[in-house]
Amino acid sequence: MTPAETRTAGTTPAYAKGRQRREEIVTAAASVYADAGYHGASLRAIAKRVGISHATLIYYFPDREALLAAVLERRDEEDDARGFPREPVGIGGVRHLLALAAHNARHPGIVELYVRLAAEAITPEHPAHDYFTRHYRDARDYMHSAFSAMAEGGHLREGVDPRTAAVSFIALMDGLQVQWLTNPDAVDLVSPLRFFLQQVLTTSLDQALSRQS
Amino acid sequence: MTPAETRTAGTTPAYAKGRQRREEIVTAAASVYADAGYHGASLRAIAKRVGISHATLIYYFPDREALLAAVLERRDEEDDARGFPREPVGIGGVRHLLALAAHNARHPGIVELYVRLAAEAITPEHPAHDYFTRHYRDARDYMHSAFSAMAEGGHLREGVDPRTAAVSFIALMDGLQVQWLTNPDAVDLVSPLRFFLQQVLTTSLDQALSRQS
DNA sequence: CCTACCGATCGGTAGG
DNA sequence: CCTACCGATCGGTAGG
Repeated sequence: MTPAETRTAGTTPAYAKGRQRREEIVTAAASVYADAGYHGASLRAIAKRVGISHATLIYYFPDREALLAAVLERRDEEDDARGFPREPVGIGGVRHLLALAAHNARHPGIVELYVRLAAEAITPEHPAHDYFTRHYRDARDYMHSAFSAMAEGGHLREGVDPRTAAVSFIALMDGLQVQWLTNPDAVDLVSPLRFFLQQVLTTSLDQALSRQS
Repeated sequence: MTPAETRTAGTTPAYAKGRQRREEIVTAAASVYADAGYHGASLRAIAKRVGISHATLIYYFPDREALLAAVLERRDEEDDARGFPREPVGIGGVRHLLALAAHNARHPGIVELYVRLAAEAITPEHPAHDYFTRHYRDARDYMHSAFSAMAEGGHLREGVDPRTAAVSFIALMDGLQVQWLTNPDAVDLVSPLRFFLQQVLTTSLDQALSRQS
């Protein structure tokens, strides 16, 4: 099997060095997007961070949008590796999103990338618009299934609609991130989530979290 | 009193025509910011919307930042006119923010301006950073005082901390706006707020809202 | 209120 | 992987 045979229509670099270069570029792009947004990030600024010319960057990614797509693709892979959209069910989904919030609190750069791109991508014309439409739908569905399972187990207070609780929980996470990034000392990323869950549960949150399933 | 005497250090135009022109420019700027963000909005694009050259726009506002400041100033005036940070106390504050959310649902352009600028202004270097730091602090304080008064009146469930409830309520409003703008049909801007309040209150929300003060 | 211009920067291409 | 360049666009200024 020659290296040339492993190439898939020119999208995947055949050699390890090239693949590594691509990874370096994606890392640099993510951090520049976090600081300046997608529209505010120039190919030259990203290339400089890697130590190459912007023309070389374009050799690896045909245009700006392809680079953005690669950054979003990696984010999905990382979320998958963290076990995000894999058959949640029940309190496990809640436990997972609380862990994610705690993880985010130690990685402001990732949160900043996410918040800035989401705000830019409101416009349907933005190249990441479909990505965020899908992302929010998946996040709502994930929490919906978690709250539904909890409702069936009798752990949800009377009158709590799983769908509304799911939308609210995701919105709460996102809104906290903006306030926290703007003024990190004034807001905590996790405790309001625990507060919200406690209001919605019939039992103590800590008790619920320590149960299996 | 001659027109020249009414001028205050060159900041306020002396003649009605100039004042009107400034208002036209601020309106156009707000709508371009909503579509493209502050960084993505060019003076030429704003000027074109007004029907003047970009050089003429610069005659009215010395530079880009001065125009942004004027847009934010008007937003504050409009919020003041809607009675935002004026001595809230109690359920009245809640009623007011629910009305604001309903108002926002009919004016997506204003919401988009707010969400886009807030995300850009996360960076301390952004010219609107201090504005949003203040805005969030004021919003939290407003709801804190509302929830505190409700707690004193015995209308809050046991274990509900007014400060945490305030942060959460503001975050919930902001997070809903992003989801709603990205996909208007999938999310409602008001009902999750009512849901949140219902979880936190000892009595029915509708009952509480119909009481005075 | 305009045209005409400035120096800088952008994404992308040519050619090697 | 580079230099050198392209056409376009940016904020701001000059001069009227």
